[in-house]
Amino acid sequence: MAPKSCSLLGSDRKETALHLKLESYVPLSEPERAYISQLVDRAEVVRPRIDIIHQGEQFASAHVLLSGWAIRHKALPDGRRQVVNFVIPGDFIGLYAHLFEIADHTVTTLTGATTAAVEIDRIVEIFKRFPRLAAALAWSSAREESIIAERLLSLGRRTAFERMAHLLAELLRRLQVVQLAYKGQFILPVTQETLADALGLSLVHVNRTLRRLREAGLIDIDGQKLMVNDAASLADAGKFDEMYLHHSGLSRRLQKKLAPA
Amino acid sequence: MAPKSCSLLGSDRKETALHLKLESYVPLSEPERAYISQLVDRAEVVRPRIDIIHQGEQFASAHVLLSGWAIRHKALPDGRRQVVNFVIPGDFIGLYAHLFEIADHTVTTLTGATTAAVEIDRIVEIFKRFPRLAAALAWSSAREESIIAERLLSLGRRTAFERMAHLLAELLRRLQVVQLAYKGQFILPVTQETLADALGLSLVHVNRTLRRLREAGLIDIDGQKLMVNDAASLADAGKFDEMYLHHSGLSRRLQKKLAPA
DNA sequence: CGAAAAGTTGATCTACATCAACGTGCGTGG
DNA sequence: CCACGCACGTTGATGTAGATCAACTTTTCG
Repeated sequence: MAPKSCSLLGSDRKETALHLKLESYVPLSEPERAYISQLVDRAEVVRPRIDIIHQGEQFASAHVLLSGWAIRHKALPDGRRQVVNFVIPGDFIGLYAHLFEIADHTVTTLTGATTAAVEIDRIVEIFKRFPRLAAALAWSSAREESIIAERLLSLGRRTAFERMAHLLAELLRRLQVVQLAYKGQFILPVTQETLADALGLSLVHVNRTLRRLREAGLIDIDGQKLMVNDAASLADAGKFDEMYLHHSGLSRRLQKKLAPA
Repeated sequence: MAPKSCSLLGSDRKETALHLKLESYVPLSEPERAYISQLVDRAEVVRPRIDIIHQGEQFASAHVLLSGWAIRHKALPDGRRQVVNFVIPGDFIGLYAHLFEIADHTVTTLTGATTAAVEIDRIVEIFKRFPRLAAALAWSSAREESIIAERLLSLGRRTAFERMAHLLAELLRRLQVVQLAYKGQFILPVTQETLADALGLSLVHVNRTLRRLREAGLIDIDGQKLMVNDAASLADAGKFDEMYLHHSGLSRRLQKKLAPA
């Protein structure tokens, strides 16, 4: 991988989280990289605790999260809440939901963030002009579903301890791909209440479970900084098998069909 | 089932579950209907308890379920199991997973079933030639995700009673769309153990929860026949709001772009 | 017709929820 | 600059939804 200048938009290789993430699936050609760069060109700044998409309402357009964290969550009429997934840089917001008249979930920023709107015409264009990129987009959606399905397994069949370990192992792995984790260390800008809503637990029990993980020597916490002492042990404790994240690359079936242009 | 011959494109309307399901989203033109009919032409018979896709293995091709029931499930190494979703006629199997080298879940038939293989070239062809059908396919995948996300809310935040009521209300609604429920009555070819694995409960508690639903007069059970006495009350008990099933049709954004050919 | 699968029910246990109280850091407004 | 409020974290005491264990009945099916 010799970084060259990228004609279309001048200057040198842009390594946004989206590039990094998609490249964990397919290697991108220069034109593909350039198209992604351009897609992501106009960033909007979003403050913390802002709803980007709101459950039950129509919404304007899909986004890519360029920096910061958000959560995708659903609420019951009486206020009980479930965090469906964490949205980290490189992830899409409401790409799918574009197909629906109204959103069935809310996406809220946890931190200050930057996003780029992705109009539907861009998506259509990608499917027409960049089949391999289209596959990467579809992969991204499919992976989102895989993550949710795995979370379902957590809530249904893992203990609180396992759930927490699994979630942290997953986040570590996802953050590594977009270079937001170093040596098992990352910033987790998530309150224990939000963790509770993600894991289907009570706030109090989340606190105790985190303590148990600390006491077991699996993690250390310093404010929002989380240190995973031994990724393998943590994965073990959470029965985490990263297979479902599908970082292993495009299936062979498709490789033939999508040989680089 | 009394389907008649389908001259490749001519003759009379075939009403397979897939047609019915996709039409709950977009009305289909004749060429679109015909293409779907042809897609689904060569049916394979599958016996009960057969794995169509197996977790951790490669698999040959995607399928549409034409008749019968299946489950999509994941297992932990120690055997704990989570049913991610029920697969009913008109649903796709492994459409997405095509993008991955290996499957992260298993799909197993519950009953005798018929399926039709869908080669990837067909999908590509649809995206090229039938944009509205392509949108319907994408919708179908997006809806699958919505269903799983809603199930996540169930496991995380609904009580056992609510979960069961919600699941039954959902199944009723989905079966109605493909005309497999009449007046709140449908066949539920699912053991209590499988229900337990779908709802994250124990077998015993599922049994008791079903009893409570019966005692509350919400349902009646006779073998595999399930009768919902009052869909509204059941929905209420399960905090079921069918919005997430997105039967309400294509979003306006897309309607403009995909005006019938 | 016999055996296995599926369903039912009671007794007991426990993982996690709920309730309650207190500590701690920090942003803001007086 | 302090203090007050508030969001967030921590910990103990107690309650409970649902798990587990065990036994039995009914249905299904080879």
